[in-house]
Amino acid sequence: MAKKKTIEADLSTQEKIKEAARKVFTQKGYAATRTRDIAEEAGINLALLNYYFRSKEGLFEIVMVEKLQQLFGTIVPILNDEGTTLEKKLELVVLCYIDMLTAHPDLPIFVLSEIRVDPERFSQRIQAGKLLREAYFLKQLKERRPDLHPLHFVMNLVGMTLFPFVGKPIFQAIGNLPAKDYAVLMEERKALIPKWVQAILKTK
Amino acid sequence: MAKKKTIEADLSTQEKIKEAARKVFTQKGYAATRTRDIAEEAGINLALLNYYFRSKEGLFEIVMVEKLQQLFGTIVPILNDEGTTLEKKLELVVLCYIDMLTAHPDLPIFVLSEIRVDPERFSQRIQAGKLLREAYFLKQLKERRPDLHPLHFVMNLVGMTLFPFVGKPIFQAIGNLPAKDYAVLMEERKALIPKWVQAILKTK
DNA sequence: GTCTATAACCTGATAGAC
DNA sequence: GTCTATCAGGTTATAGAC
Repeated sequence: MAKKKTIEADLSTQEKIKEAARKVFTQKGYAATRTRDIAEEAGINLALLNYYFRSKEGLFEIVMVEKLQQLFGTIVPILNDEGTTLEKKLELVVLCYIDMLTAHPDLPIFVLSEIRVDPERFSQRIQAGKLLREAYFLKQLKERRPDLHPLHFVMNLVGMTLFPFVGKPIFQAIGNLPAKDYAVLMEERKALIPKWVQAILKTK
Repeated sequence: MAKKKTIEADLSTQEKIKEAARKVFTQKGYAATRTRDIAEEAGINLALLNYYFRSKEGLFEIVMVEKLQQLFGTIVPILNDEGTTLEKKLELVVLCYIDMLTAHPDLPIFVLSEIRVDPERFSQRIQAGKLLREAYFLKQLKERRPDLHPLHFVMNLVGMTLFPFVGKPIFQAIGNLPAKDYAVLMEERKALIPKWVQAILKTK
């Protein structure tokens, strides 16, 4: 417990570097990150970073692919499951996201802000679009509420679930809450959001 | 109409630079922005930037203060108004935000990601926290639903309103929508979100 | 006020010893 | 595989002419 700040020592050097890169890139973003920061965080020399990974850009790509998978990969199978009800999907997605975001709070803002800085770079890689566009979930929404675009409900669900993490510093300041209490609110939302989304689905 | 890309020529040089800085900083973030980009966007020489504003950091501070004001300044008076009902406040906030965000879509992600990169830098300046913490709006929420932390409803309201702009590239990919159609959805949400939040307030 | 030229510094990447 | 030392290129900021 002496060093929580630096990377575990019992990993391969390559893995230490990748782990450090995950941490620094997601916290500061690509542009604000210096390869020296990553090397220091990994407890190794700067030259080693370029020995294992060709370049800063290359290392970033690897991390980014992981993060995109982390952010979208988990929910696609849930939303595409033809054997579950709409209600069940809501429960599962919220549960799954809140657990994941509690462990990795700045994952969404990292991904979203990198996309914003350089949209071209990821235009192809958001095939998550394709996967989700035909999701069974959307069919179920369309069936339940043919009068409104299903994207409205996706926005509501994702907004209510992700945004408290994206805006955490702001909300914490408004509520004047210590981190512990904030975590309690997130726990509460696991059960609340599905109910709220269902209430929204029923509004005329 | 010949040049929409560059800054209007009939502004003072100082204002041209500031306008260019607003545009480039908000789109690329502090770290990814080069002062050369701003100078070019402003149609002036790099040295002039340092003549009018001491440094990149200094220019950024000025822009950031403006943006914080733009993001929070508008809603604080609405939420603090003791003469309006909760329902009216919901309507006004949503209307106000969606109009503002339609004009400045990447305002929230800019502010949030800069805060994430360097939280210390803004810890003092988010006194918006103080202003909002005692907002009359929160009292009204607490009165309506004493069983739940008022922050839950703030998160829902803000999440449903802001997140569609923050996640625009993703949602657009999912829905395979051209920008025009996306704007239509945002228009629709002006009337929908207040109803939805009220439905949420009524869930037992 | 505005420009050109350049100083001073920082960052990514490599060469070469061990 | 890992390190130290250093290069090459780019970025901020300034000096000085006009």
